[in-house]
Amino acid sequence: MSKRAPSPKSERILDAAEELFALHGYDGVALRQIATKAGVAVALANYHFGKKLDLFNAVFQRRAGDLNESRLNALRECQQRAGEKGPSVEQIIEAFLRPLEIAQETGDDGWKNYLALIAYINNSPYWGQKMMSKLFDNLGLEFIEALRVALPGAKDEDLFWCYHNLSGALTLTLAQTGRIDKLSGGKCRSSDFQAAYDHMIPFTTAGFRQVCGIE
Amino acid sequence: MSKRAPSPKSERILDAAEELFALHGYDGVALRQIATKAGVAVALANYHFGKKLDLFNAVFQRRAGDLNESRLNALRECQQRAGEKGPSVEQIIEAFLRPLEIAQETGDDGWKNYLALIAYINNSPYWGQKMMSKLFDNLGLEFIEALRVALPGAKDEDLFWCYHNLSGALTLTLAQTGRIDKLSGGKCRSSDFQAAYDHMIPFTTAGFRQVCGIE
DNA sequence: GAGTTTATTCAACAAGCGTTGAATTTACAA
DNA sequence: TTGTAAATTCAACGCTTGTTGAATAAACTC
Repeated sequence: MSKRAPSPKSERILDAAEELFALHGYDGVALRQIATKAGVAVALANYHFGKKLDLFNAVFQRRAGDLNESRLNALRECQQRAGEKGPSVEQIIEAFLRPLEIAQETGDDGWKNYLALIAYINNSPYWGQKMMSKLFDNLGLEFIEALRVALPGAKDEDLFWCYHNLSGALTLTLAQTGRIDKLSGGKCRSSDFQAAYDHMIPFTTAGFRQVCGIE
Repeated sequence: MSKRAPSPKSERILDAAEELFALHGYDGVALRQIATKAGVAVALANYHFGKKLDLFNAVFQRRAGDLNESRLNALRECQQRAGEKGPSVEQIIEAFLRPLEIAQETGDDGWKNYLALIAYINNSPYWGQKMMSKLFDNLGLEFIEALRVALPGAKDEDLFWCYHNLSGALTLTLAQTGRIDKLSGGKCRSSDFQAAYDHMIPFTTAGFRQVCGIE
């Protein structure tokens, strides 16, 4: 019954799985690859996490709470700062995106790999509904509510489609495909999250204002 | 040496592969599933297309030419219509997106599945660079050049990041994940490409103008 | 209609897969 | 230090995978 610190090896398994799942997807990774990368025996993944699908879920869950919390906190803080008029569109989107820069700030690749995995799941017709909705829809709806306040008179349909566009731009950024590096001839880098958000925030803010703003 | 009409069965294999690859990704689909869905023997896929990876490429290539051509034609036409001043940002983005509505107009699911597959590839760190760049970077650069004319004085870096945001919004739309259906409580439908583009065009146009416009 | 090429199926292979139970090592308690 | 439970490895299982060569069917040529 004694609470023992979890073995570091189980964390190494999660790290390896996170990286490989993000790169090749669920079916593109064998448990043996994960075990090899983590430096453990194959059976250990089963011992700690159960079936392969359970391991996939464990990787997904590990950082989900922290991520949701930090984004929600950012929203609450900017709402508090804004007072009774409520924050502007730009401030809301800033709160939506900036917490994701932890992936850059922390330095290690753990968060980067995790966010790439989120992008993989979010863009997948198979996993998208199944996994993302339960955990991220509440967050999305809260932000949409805040945006509705900032854009009085906006139609529901317009708000959702704008959120969809924001979500898509974000997803491709998180996926870290490196395509923009080649396309731009090195002028832009997929790994530069800060530059991505510095452009994404005014871009999407203008989009919301155009589509949902009252003339 | 006689040119013979390709067997309809090889087309059925491509159709089945297209649908399954789009839904589960390359590694998530077994050749036996494809063969079963196409109603043929397993070995027939190898006979017609070679290895599994060759089949994947064949699916990718089948419609790529038509897709590129129709989008490039749309750009040329709108440039011709606009005269020497060149088309507006909105007209360029319209030419970039509207040809994709063929997926809706043609009615059958072939194009829809193909575009979902494009979304899967484009969002994948593994496949993205490998497959998309060779075939779609030229198209992207042509549109960016047109946008540069419509946005005089815009910085290269800004243009590429805006294109990235447009590309992300488009990718998530093509992926057809169904998340917006649930999130919006049925007010929006992933399958409604026309509604998606009706919102995406003004949204991204405003984004380009905001980020790349001269004040 | 015999002969030849193309299309398709059948049967089987070697390799890799996820998973499991037993054996072994490690960590902790008394 | 002995005993016990957790952590880890080992060895193996049944199954599925992509791929292939031989066998059969269909289509076409002359």
